[in-house]
Amino acid sequence: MLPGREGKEHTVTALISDQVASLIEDGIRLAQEAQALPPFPVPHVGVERPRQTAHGDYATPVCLQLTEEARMAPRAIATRVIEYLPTASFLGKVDVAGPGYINVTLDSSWVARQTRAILETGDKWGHVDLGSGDCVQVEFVSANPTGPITVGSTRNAVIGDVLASVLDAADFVVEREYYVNDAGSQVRKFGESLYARYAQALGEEEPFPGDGYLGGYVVDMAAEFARQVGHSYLKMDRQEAIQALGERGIECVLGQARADLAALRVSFDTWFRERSLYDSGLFDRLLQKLRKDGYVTEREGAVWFTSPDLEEDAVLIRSPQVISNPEERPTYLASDVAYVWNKLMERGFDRAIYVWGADHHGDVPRVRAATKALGLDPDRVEIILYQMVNLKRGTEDVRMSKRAGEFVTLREMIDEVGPDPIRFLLLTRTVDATIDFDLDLAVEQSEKNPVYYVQYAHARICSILRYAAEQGWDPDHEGDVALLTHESEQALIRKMLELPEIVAYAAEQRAPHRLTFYAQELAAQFHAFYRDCRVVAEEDAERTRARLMLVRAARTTLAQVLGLLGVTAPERM
RNA sequence: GCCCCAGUAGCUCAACUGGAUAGAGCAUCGGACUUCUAAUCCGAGGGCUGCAGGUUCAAGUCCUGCCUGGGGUACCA
Repeated sequence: MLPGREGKEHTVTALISDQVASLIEDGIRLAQEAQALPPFPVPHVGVERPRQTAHGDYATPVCLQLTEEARMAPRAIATRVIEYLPTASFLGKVDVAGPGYINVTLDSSWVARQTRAILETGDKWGHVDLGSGDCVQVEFVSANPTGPITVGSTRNAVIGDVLASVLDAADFVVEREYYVNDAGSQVRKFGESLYARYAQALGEEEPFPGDGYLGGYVVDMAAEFARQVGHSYLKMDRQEAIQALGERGIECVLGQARADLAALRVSFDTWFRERSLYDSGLFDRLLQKLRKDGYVTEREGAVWFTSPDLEEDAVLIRSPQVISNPEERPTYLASDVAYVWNKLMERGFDRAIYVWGADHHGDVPRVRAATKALGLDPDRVEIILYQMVNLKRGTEDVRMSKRAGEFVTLREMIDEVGPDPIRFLLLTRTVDATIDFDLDLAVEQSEKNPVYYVQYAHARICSILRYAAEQGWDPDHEGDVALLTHESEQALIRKMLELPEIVAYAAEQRAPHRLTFYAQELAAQFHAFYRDCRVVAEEDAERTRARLMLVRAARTTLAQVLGLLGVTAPERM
């Protein structure tokens, strides 16, 4: 069942960037009412964060776009807008700059006060009201249940998990789902491979299938089964034994996957069985519906899906070979048709997000066309394609082939590297870029490894707070945040104030990698503060208390980002 | 052949979806620890954003065509 929407707490305020934008829209409107500007429709005001600090905290080029409608020079428009700009507590300096930008600087005493606001918001800090409680399912990993989770799926796991966390922080109701492909022919091959290894383990002459799974894990698993049940599968009907062993193997693989993913700090709300789409009769019902609506053609005994949205030929949905063998199932598009209906109609998600490796990109138009053919809005289906991971040791490639059984598993990576570097490093690229993951670098605790840079900042914060407590300061004592006027204090708070916008952007653009970049910037800003500002100072109790508040707020912010990333925030390093 | 992704500093990558002088880290060179963690900080050099056109006030970003690398090309998912 879907989690209730009403359970979601709304504890967040509007983004500052949105407030700035709406103030400027008001300014344009008021200037028009006072006839300082000619009438024209008030445009959408895009607010950006300037690259250079000299340009303030926010800027908008909106006046550059208005020259034609206003028949005025951009700088002149900007001057009028500023003249009629309403005031707001956070507003500091507002001025015209460059060719006609409006630059906005936050009021520094307001900025200082946000330190307290951040502390009061606590573990809700950074959360934004974007999803309005819409229900979204993120389906990810969904690796074939025929072998251990490998590196490619690891990137999938990290992207899906962090995206889900970010969406949750952005006020969506999120469900994490793992789709178990237990209905395809790969599963049968897996059963055949297990059967052969099982028989071999019991000393029988049993040929290994030509296209079977060669990995050593199949041998180990089969040997384990042989230990558990002896000869019982050999006494069964061969086909039944293959199927039973396949199912037993899947359970075994899934148990391992669950454990390995848990070690990566990834867990799922639902493990959905592909087979259930057929067992429930859903697929057959939908096939009838598609046929009735004219999306199905048949030739040479095969069933094809066809749609005007598909530029290519029709897509095979069920083949004659499949029909002649009841153990086989229709093609994967068939499953996709039933699955998307299950998600959007039977379970009622507002949106279904799929996280797929880029090698599946060819399926995107088909799934969208099928969604549309079912009468569903294809925009409710979103497919995130991520590029491949090249595993390296130093400069050397680690070559892999799953079928040949040569690969580095998630478990091996976790044992060697640990979940923190895996999660962080796999999120230091956009999903569109291939990643070289260097196992040697990942374990290296040096300045080349950004995960430790960020964690070190957190440990340093904790160290300061420990030291303060040792010196007799009450770490929870209130201070006068108005004293936080130093350039580095201000810069740190302003960086902390970016968090909600980063979360909003990462959620909206499905860009979880933004968080790792932000985490590094935040850590850098803290280190700069540490360099410039002594926190614990006997001779200046007021300032010490104010700075301790700032340090606590920085810890909150850093811990929030690391929490979203699923990376630990160590107290010591 | 066709489809998708990428091409930005020596290297690995960002760039808030069309805005100001394209930014970080690493590497290189030069500095900073009797001081709350030097896994840190400061400074310097480093660019025709693959090439050629186009769109407009404005292009790394959009359009067209090439070049290079990776992936896919449908009964494995």
